[in-house]
Amino acid sequence: MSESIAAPLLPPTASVAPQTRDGHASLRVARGLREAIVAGDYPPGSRLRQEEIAERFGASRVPVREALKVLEADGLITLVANAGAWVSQLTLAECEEVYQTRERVEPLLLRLAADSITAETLDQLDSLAEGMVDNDDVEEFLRLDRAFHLTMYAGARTLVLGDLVERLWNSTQPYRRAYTLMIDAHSQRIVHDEHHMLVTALREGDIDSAERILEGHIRRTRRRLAAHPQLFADTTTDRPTTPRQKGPSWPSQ
Amino acid sequence: MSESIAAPLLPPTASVAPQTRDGHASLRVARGLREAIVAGDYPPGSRLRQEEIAERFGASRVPVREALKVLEADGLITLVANAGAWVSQLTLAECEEVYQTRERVEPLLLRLAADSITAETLDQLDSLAEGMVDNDDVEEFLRLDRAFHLTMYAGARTLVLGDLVERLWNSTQPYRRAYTLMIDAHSQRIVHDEHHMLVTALREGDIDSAERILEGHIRRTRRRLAAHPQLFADTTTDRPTTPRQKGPSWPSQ
DNA sequence: GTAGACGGGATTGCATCCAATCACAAGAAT
DNA sequence: ATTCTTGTGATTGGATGCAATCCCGTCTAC
Repeated sequence: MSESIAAPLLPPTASVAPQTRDGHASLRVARGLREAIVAGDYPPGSRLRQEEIAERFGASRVPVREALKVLEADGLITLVANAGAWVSQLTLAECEEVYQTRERVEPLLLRLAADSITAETLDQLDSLAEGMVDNDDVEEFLRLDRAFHLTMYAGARTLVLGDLVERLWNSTQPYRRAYTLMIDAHSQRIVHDEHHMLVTALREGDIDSAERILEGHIRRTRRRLAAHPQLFADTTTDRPTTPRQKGPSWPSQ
Repeated sequence: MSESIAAPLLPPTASVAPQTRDGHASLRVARGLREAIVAGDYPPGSRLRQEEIAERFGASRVPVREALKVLEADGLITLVANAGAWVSQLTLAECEEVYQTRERVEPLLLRLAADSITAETLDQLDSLAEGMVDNDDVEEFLRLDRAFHLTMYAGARTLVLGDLVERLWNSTQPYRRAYTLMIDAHSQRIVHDEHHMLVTALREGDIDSAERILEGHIRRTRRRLAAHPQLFADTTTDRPTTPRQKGPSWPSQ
């Protein structure tokens, strides 16, 4: 998570190489496992076994456990003592909470980044937005959407806010993916218009407008998600195991 | 961090007991070390040695290292590979970033908690605020201030927002402490008035007002902190070591 | 007196091993 | 059929040990 937010367009990622003992095994595991979860390799509810992860990244279980602690703090996974680790499942209410938080903090991050947004950045944002029009490849759509937002924020020199926003994006990625699969052309067009309005406001240097447009953009996305409650974990279902199992008792939070 | 935000008034804390292998050693270490740092036992810039911490909490270095990873995600400490762990030092700009983030998210948390604020809670808030008047015990003042805010939010059933706010409070606690040492009666009175206005707005059920008052309260505190730049780490100083040492090269972020 | 180089001892990163604990499948009871 | 019980094998939590690495006191040069 401490890698720069400035590189939203990640390479195909073969950070799976163990080989040299570089003193960064747990960082490598955390980064690779985070990417795998965000990419959908491990869907919400799936169990993560330390031994399997250790083998996948060529490390022992000790750095894997450290990585799991980090991913738990990210909100990506849920650890239960003496039981195991599961990819976090969000209820609709929890997902809305994350989006409400995004509505508040992303405009601030945009403001902090505004000074560093150049004409080149704005052109780049335009082309990212254009690439999302009539795009029926879900993964590509998601990648462009994420790149659009993170590119706007890339110039902000922040200590915690950039990482926070990236964590909020990561933890809701599976639900954005599921929703994108069923998105209609009309909604897609609205997203595009909002992105374009955002770039226009930034081009005019109207930060206050940009903040409000971004806030509304996130809020409307939240509302559309809320219209599809079937995408989310049932509040009555035991957690954190996968829905098809009875599962262990979930520690009363 | 996953303990309930509802208990801001922590007991003197003797969670230092090892004894039984309960499968929660790393949680115990993380909690205890967090409290120690927030309490000021380890001031910003001080180095944390794994062996010493392990001995203090009666554990081996493995759970200590897991706890350090968690505290790094909290923003409380800074880890450098193959070098060690240091209590985070904030520059003024970084502290202002945290406060700006608080200005955005705490009003939201208050809104989410509003429904659960009872008349009893309001009376409790009043007495906490009253206890801060003419209080010249710095630690007691800090404790009451923290308790006031966290008590307001205690009823919110959140997944991430409550923990986020607590992290933001924790990471800036040393600077609040340093500032409180030099606070004048006038500023103290302003804080008290703002707290009282907040309770009044909540009593009237005017959440929008309460949000704005809270936002302004945090912003004014940020401005007062910014008037005392000498409390913060110098941007030119090498980090993360203590100011009095030359220190290792700080990894270019 | 200040800045830089150096080497030894302290400290970290990680793999391996063992005990404690729980997940989970099969069977019993209602 | 559904819920509860039970045993075991798989899995986790943690301690120890060793190699790699860096912190830091000391020495040297200017």
